[in-house]
Amino acid sequence: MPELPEAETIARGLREPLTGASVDRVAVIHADVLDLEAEDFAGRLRGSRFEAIGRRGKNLVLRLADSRRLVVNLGMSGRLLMRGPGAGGPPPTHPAVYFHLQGGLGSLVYHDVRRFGRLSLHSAKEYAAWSATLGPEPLGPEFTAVALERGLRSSATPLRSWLLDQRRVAGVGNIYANEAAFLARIDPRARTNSLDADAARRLHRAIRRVLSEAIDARGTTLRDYRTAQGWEGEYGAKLQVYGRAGEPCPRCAEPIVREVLSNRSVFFCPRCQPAP
DNA sequence: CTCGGCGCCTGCACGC
DNA sequence: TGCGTGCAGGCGCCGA
Ligand SMILES: [Zn+2]
Repeated sequence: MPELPEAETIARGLREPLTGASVDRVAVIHADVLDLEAEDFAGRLRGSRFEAIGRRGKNLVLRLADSRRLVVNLGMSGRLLMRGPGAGGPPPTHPAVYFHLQGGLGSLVYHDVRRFGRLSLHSAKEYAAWSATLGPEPLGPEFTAVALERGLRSSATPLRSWLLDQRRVAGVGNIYANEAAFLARIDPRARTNSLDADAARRLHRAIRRVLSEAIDARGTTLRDYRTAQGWEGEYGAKLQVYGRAGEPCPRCAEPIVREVLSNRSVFFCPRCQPAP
């Protein structure tokens, strides 16, 4: 799923209905998405108030009033859905955890068909230590073209693999890694230490641009992703290469190529993104 | 330490 | 219609 733009969209959608709400009761349907035993997890959250909603990379971060954090990694198919008090419509098909809220505010549902997602409860200290293992926020001030160039030079891995490494930059996944490489006109298979300063500058701009525009479109729904209100994202229509094997390149009309790199699809235009 | 391969789990699209 | 295959946003573990 869910990469940075999807996590950001979900955080924005949860802020209004969830901030200040307290947990009345937690119902665990699938304990395999938790880092604790179901009863322990439920007990630790009972009565807790959600004080702030944010994200780190592609992870949702729900800060509790006692400064603990509930960190949600959505895996491939995770959703965080707000269900209003008189929630109409059909019940969710694959709920994994319900957080029923006090005061008739409805519930927050963690929904996950494949259950690759994980919910972790961190103390303030544990959260800081975990956050420190992640790279800079690509839309934040620490992520500069110079820092990116330095990072690229320090590794011999293919660019697409480098971008998926959350310790390098936090929040880029396979869709936006492929899109950013296309916008920057770099072969996603190129070893990062072969890229020059100009390529690093183009990549820096491309990453920021594609993530910002995807946030504006409320993310990309391939199949499972939904906003906190259950809506689909609109960025899929704007994808240039991801999922478009065989279609003409939007720049030069050459057919887009799909290859497999580290067991995952990579999409590129062989003319606009020539092999190094 | 770095890197790539693989399993985790379910549903869907496609070809025969 | 039914069945087999391939594919999907991520990530942690393992061995080279
Ligand atoms: Zn092209």
